[in-house]
Amino acid sequence: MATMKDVAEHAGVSIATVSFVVNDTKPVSPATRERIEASMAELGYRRNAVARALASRRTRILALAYPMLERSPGTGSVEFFTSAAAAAAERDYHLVIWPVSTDGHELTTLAGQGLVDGVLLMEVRLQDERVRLLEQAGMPFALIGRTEIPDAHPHVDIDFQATVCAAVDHLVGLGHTRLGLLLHDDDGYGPDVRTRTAFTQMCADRGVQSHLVDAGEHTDPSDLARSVRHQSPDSTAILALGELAAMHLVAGMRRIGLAVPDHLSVLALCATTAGAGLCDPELTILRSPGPELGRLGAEALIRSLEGEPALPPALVPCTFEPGGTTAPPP
Amino acid sequence: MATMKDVAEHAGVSIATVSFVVNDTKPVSPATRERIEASMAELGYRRNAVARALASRRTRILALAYPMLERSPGTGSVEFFTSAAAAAAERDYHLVIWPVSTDGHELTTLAGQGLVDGVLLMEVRLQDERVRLLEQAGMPFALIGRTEIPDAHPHVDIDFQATVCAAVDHLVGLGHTRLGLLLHDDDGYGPDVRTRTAFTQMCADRGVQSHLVDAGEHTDPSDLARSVRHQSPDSTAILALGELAAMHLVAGMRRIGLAVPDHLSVLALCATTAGAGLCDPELTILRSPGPELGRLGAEALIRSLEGEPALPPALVPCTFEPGGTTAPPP
DNA sequence: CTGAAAGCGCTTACAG
DNA sequence: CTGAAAGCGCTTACAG
Repeated sequence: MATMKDVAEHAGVSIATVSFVVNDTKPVSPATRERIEASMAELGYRRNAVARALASRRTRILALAYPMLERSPGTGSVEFFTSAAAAAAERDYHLVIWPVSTDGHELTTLAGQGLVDGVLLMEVRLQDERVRLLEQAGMPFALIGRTEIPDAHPHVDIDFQATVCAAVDHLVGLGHTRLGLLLHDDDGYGPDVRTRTAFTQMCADRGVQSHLVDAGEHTDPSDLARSVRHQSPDSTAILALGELAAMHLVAGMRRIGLAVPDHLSVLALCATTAGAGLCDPELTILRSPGPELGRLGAEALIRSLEGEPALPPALVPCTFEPGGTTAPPP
Repeated sequence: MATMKDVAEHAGVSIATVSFVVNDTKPVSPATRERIEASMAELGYRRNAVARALASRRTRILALAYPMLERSPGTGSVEFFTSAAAAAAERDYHLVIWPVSTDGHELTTLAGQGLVDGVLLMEVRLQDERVRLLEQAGMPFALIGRTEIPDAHPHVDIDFQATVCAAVDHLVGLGHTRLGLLLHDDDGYGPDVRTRTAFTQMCADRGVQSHLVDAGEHTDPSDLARSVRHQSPDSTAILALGELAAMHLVAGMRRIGLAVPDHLSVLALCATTAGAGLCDPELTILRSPGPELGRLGAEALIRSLEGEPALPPALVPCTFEPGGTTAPPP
């Protein structure tokens, strides 16, 4: 592998000058630049990212810390990964995905090694141990999601308020007056908490009845469906967070002999088009803004690394996509 | 951040000796080892992975090249990621996931930068451009999957022969004598080709009728179901590759007024338990050996990097898991 | 616009 | 068992 020294010798210049043209960091006369570029091409020079990182004290690598064991990445996460990686590449950064566990013990190990310049943290909880660890390690980071104290850190998140608003308005528009929200009983998970708050408030605003339904730990769809009917027999429509919960409910309803949307409308918040299509009938969803979040998250992190003025924290709403699981109430 | 030099001074030894205890690479007397360890603890020393990589010419980072844009990682891939990462960690390697496009143009850029010691390639095609690029770049790699010439590279793969065998035997055991295999018409994708070959052969062996069914480009489940019935009206059971195709078929059958498994049995090859549970009724599957493949793939790559004798290429079969989508023929 | 040189924080023969 | 020193391939003040 040709090094910068090889190129410098071949072109008859110093390695400093080669560095200047490789990184475009200082003006170089057209003539010598051309000579250097020719030498690089001839020798097949590729810059060594490790040496560069050591000398510049920046790796230009961003880590996306993904809690692999908990929630498995659906198609939504993939859109997110892809767009975050693309946004990073535009700024000459690499994005790698780190499979980490939720307690963040790998985070400290990895943060200490100097392998990455910054971390993008997903699936943030209201009180997140990993945030504390990263702060303590002095590692720059940005959040996809928010902690209890949103403005303490650069972040982007789904606009749950607007998302729930669109969902409730759709159902109210169909004539529903008694809505249920199906959630896991998890006080620490931001999306759950924010959806719940927005739901209760929106229903009050619109003058419709709201009911919180606990999804429990049902692995069998029928059990889930029965539990939902039992907890909230009056609701004519149920909102669920994510396509999985919604699909389980739809499957369970059918198994206990009730049809969706004839007996009950079901709507999935923060879902994906691909996921919706797997359901039968196709789910009515509010689509997650994965691509926007990925791009904005990467951008927020890079700006803080580059010392550029921070963007205001972005809240992006989900987009309504009609499907076959919502209809007027029976 | 404390450096090795700081530790050496603090402990009153040379940095070489510190390096020996950090890496456990040469014998050090208990007394000085203790002194050094105490200094490291007191100064909060963390080794700098970048400097180590430059000096040793090894980053101890493995990249899992995942073609993000094509197939989105399902729960099967997650198991795979997790176990590959764990296997790498046991050998003191890091595993990062690189989102790459299928043509592999990022691969060359990244391989040239010296950021990783080796690459784990997923979703390998029979003729894979990326394999050629990695060879050309002199980058060590292992394949999850196989090319046309399997033994040219270290690899692990699903044992499609054994998997199809188990599937066919299950269906034949239920009394089916006319089986269909639902596939996309993709000549280059290894799993498709190998499944097809194994299927045709197995059916001949067992003396049952086999039929290849083209999945086409149907986005609507009903269209897919109609197409399947039209292409192979006699088949009483259909094998599909992956849970998605199977779920679409099951949903489509219901929409056109035919029940699974009453009118048609459906079985998903290379699927996951989690995916199977989303279907209604729950899919009968042959579960992908994700964890084993991840572990074996990482191990194969590391062995080749360490110059250890290679393991024989491993073929791991899927595991049968009964569900509600297969039953005796009508 | 260009170069000489120090330095990034380690590893690794080599010598003792 | 331990140390002095070269070197990994770059970047970056500094000087000209």
